[in-house]
Amino acid sequence: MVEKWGGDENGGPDRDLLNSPNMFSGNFPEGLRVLLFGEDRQYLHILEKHLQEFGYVVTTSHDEERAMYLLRNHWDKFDIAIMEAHTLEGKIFRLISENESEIDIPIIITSQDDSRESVTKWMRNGACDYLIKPIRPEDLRLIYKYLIKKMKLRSVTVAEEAEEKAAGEKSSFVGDSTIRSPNRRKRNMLQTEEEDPDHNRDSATKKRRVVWDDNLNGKFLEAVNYLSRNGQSDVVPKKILERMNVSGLTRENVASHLQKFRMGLKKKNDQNKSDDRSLITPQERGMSSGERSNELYRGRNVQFPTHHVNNIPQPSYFQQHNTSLNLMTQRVSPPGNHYDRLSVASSSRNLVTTHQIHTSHQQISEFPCNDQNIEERLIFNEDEDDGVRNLITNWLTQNLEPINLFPLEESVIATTMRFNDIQVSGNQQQHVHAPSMVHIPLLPSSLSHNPFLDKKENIQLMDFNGQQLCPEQQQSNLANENRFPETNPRRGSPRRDKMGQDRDQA
DNA sequence: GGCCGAATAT
DNA sequence: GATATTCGGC
Repeated sequence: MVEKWGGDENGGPDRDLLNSPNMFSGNFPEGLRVLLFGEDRQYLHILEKHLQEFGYVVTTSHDEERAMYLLRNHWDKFDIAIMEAHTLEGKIFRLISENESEIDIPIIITSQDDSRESVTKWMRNGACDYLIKPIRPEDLRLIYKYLIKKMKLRSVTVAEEAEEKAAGEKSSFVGDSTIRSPNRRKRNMLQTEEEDPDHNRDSATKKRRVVWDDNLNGKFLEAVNYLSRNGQSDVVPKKILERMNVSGLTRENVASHLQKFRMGLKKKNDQNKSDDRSLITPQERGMSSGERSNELYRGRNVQFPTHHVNNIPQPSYFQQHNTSLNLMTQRVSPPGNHYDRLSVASSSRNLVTTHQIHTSHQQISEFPCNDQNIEERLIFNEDEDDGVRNLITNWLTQNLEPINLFPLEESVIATTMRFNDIQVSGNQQQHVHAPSMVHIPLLPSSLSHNPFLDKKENIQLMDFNGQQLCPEQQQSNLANENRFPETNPRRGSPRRDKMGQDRDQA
């Protein structure tokens, strides 16, 4: 079949490939049978003339009923139809876009309406082309291209089927599968597009593309996280899908995303294995500029520093100012990073506590840096933000002694942290312990991030001399910590140094 | 026949 | 690079 069409120069296309056995003479496209409908007789006549000049056999109708009848019941007597959209709008639209429609000839829509909406509507619903009036004769002459396209597709299909038949039905024909697969895929695609007017063309056939935004990904991660605890065999698309409980999402969507997720884990794991140097160096530890933090972020083993927003006022402050902790939300690092959401730290004279809220991890971890080690985890969804705020508010209310505020310039510190990953691979799951948490000195505070900046005059500032981390403590931090989130009494302690000092160290 | 995961296509 | 689809295998 392919050969016939391929060797078309002399013989023309195989008519069997079309539904019009007696159609062509040797000099295609002469003799092309065109069904032409339009309201304006005069204009219709012009079009008819042009078509005839090209050797086409034209059946013209300015009668709506008749045109519809011909198209519906005798479409196979034509090779192509040119229909004016205006009057037939509803009827023809329904006819060619309806699912049961069997009309298997290219249909060109003509219209004066050049709006994108109109063009799109028709092209998506069965029209093979959309010609805006006035129509150029050249465009009329070239209508046969749709026939060629159609035949070409057919021949591919037929040839391929023949090929498959010849190859036999053995599904174990491994060597061939990689080759056949794309072809088959192509065929399916083409069939849907070109041979199947019912199939609403691509839009209705194709699945809506799922965008894994932070919210959706968060749910995904939460589900994975949750299922991980129940045993590795549960971390499968179906279970994840159930846990996510997102309407419209399919198992396939999840499977695909899970695949990506695992690849990401693998990549990360490989990097960790191959490159342990990426723990920041002591020199780097001394650095604190914004640029440096970017550098750290690029480093393989180091997360982007978390900004700790201090200066959280006493609960009464919130009441007084009729505000709440949502003011403290801020994006602190590039999207997609583990720490891409919210980090809140609160401080008091003898207690430094860091709340870290990672929506992408779907958890809140609290790391009170007092003598007790407290770990608290909560599962939440992004849209339950109020719940999070309440939680923190409550926590602050209940647990903190009155908070002393630091000078705003020192309100942000940074600490690199890493989570213990769960590596999922096949049915295996193993915990990968993260390297030590490393304390990074002061990171410049972006004051614009500080919600209390404009309320500065209301805040009682005080210096915090005597609270600085001493070198030994930092050392012991590094030496002792090998898992997260063990806490250390001084971790996250606010720095009293002027920022300039830290920068100078670097 | 449902589901999984890897490979491959879009 | 992200997501969809296919496909062999369980």
